[in-house]
Amino acid sequence: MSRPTLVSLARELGVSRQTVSNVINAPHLVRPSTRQRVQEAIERSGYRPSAVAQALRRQKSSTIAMRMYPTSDGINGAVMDRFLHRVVEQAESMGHRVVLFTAADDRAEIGALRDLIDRDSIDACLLTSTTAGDPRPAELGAAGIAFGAFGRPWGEENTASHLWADVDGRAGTRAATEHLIDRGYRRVGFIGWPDGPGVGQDRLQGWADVIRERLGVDDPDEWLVRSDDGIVQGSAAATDLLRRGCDALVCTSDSFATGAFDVFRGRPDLDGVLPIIGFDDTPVARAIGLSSITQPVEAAATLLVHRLVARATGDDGATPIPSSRAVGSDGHLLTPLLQLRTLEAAPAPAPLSGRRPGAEAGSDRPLEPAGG
Amino acid sequence: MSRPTLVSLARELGVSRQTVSNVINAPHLVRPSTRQRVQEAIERSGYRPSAVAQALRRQKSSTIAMRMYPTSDGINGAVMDRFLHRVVEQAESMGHRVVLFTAADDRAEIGALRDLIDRDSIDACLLTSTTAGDPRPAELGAAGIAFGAFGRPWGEENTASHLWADVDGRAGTRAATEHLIDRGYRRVGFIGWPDGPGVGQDRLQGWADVIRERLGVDDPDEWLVRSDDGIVQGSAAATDLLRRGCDALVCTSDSFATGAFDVFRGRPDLDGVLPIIGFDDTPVARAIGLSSITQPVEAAATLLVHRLVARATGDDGATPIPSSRAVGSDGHLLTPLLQLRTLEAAPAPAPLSGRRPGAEAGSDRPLEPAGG
DNA sequence: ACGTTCAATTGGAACGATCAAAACGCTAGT
DNA sequence: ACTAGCGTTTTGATCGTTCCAATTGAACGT
Repeated sequence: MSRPTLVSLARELGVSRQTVSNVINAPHLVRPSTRQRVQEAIERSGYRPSAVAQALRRQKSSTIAMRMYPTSDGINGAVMDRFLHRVVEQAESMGHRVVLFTAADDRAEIGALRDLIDRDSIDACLLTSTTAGDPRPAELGAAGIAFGAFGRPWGEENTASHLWADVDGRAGTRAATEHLIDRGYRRVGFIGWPDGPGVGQDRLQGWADVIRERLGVDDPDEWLVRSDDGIVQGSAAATDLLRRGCDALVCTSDSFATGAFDVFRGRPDLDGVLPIIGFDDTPVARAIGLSSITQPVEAAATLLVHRLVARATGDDGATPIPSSRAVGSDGHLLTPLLQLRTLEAAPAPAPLSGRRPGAEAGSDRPLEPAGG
Repeated sequence: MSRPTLVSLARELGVSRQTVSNVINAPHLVRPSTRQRVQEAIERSGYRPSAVAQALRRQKSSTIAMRMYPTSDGINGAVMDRFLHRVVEQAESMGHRVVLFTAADDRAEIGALRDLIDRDSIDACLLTSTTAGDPRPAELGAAGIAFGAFGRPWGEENTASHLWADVDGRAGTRAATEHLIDRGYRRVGFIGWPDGPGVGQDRLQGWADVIRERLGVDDPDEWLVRSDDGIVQGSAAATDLLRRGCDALVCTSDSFATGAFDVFRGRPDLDGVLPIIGFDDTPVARAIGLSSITQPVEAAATLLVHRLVARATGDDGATPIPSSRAVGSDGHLLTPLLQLRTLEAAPAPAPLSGRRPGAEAGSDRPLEPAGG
């Protein structure tokens, strides 16, 4: 009544264990009649090869490891959640498992990974939240540990040789800003994180580019407020930017956008128009009907896991990649999507001269075109 | 250059592999001098026993499996995130790994678990999001799969024999409601989910209990609004309840509370007082300074994992459980915590006759006592 | 008829650990 | 001196699979 094994099956069928093994791993080596007989026995008995024994013999366990960060902020958390979920799905679809581990810092992470490699024979691991000067890629590379990174090698996009995928935040804010300008807004402000390299800078740049190119603004600082992340901070920043004459906002985060959203809603003089676009398409944004820039994290997960596993197994099938731009030797920049909610429902933009271009749009339901 | 093994180490030291093994697993069997010599070699070489080989030999892999749900809503997601994180931590601290898997439904989950047991020799698994009439406990029990559930066996709390832990939502809303009443509020409303057994009913009950006992309200429906979850819905419900004369609110979810928070904030006539208490202490709640009821999910994770692993390894050490109430044969109801934010800063409640008892409190900073 | 070739199948060894039992050297009891 | 007992160490078998080399048997050409 215990679990069938290769040997028990083989004995029962009067063949050798290797024949049973071959039916599974190299069917072409087995005579069709035998193959079928074995095949049936396998199905009837519900035999499944022991992944553990396979791992011992093959010296790899079809497992991918990933570090789990404490859910410091729920917003980043939601994104990582989506990522992780897709990683597990993709890995499963390729016959791999995902194990989690925690680590206090990057050094500890590398140590933990060494351990997982040595003890559990994991095949590869995924890095997330890469930073400028991140020590992990180099160390893992030196240690011969296969890995993929969700997050670009900041500052070394073109020279780094490891597998990575990241979201093109700059393209995201660029699209958002252009969208607003296309609708007639002429004073698009930006709420960003404190100065520093990385994600924040990347996202700000997209906005700054467009502001400069399309609106001819020389000094973007005029419509820029930087602050630590947070809803309350977003409200304050929005108030400030309104005072400076901004008529629309792009935000580095949904937290900011949520705070800004509040401010706009509280001001009847704006006719309920909410030209705000956040970042990350958080559940909160979805809930309150805020437009936001969605990171294609699922695409990133699919890409990374597929490549990692394919590389590990030698399966050289084509990676099912969505639209992405190649960078460096094995980098991929994925284009985010503009998730329009309140905004999309608004009618066509007013003429360029319009003072408050979106004034005709009130709710999140399509209205009859505002007759002139 | 390659990884040291028991044999390679033994050969190098001129002892048998079993001696090395004993130094690790049963040091008392080894002569001190030998033990030390081996010990040093182990440390010097950085030897770590292969978990894979151990798993094969011992027929268990020191691994716990857990299903990952799609992040349908980010709120529940945040809670599950916290839970998962602690599960991983606790498992690690006991030398166990956590593997994730996905499943379309409960049947698929059981199948996936069977597979993990057979192929990966996992020791146990964790169930979450249990429902009334959940088929999983019975099936897993019948299949002889060790498991613990985060979530009570609804309707069978006293008869179910499996290990479970859940949060006493009723106690949470009770505490919240009492807190508000203690501060002088006399018309405490409730925003709940649509009628139905389970979490929603449990949380509502705590409020209803107190309303009846302390305020002598016969028909709680008077101050109760039910709705699908959501921020917008929360606003609508709050508006409704304000109209009905409520002066404080307890909510089934932080989404509701967030929506209600908006309404209160928008009404200057309330003097900026925000007697609202949400549920789950979501990042959003933290961000906007909303009081909320915190589920001790970390405690639940610790308890479940500890018990599971201890049971599996025979380690009968005491489980480090925080305050919990025993239910049935192996159930645990954990008491949630009232996370006071805006409210806690308010001064002592006004006398019972006070119309708007919290009127003296404006911001989240302590104020000088409002002189009568 | 006989070596060659090839398809099909088989048995031995290995992966790296643990369990169980045997063997070893020593001391102590009779 | 012989053995029983004990502490220490070793050997053999096993977990379930895959790799590798060897074996079998039939078909083939010469």
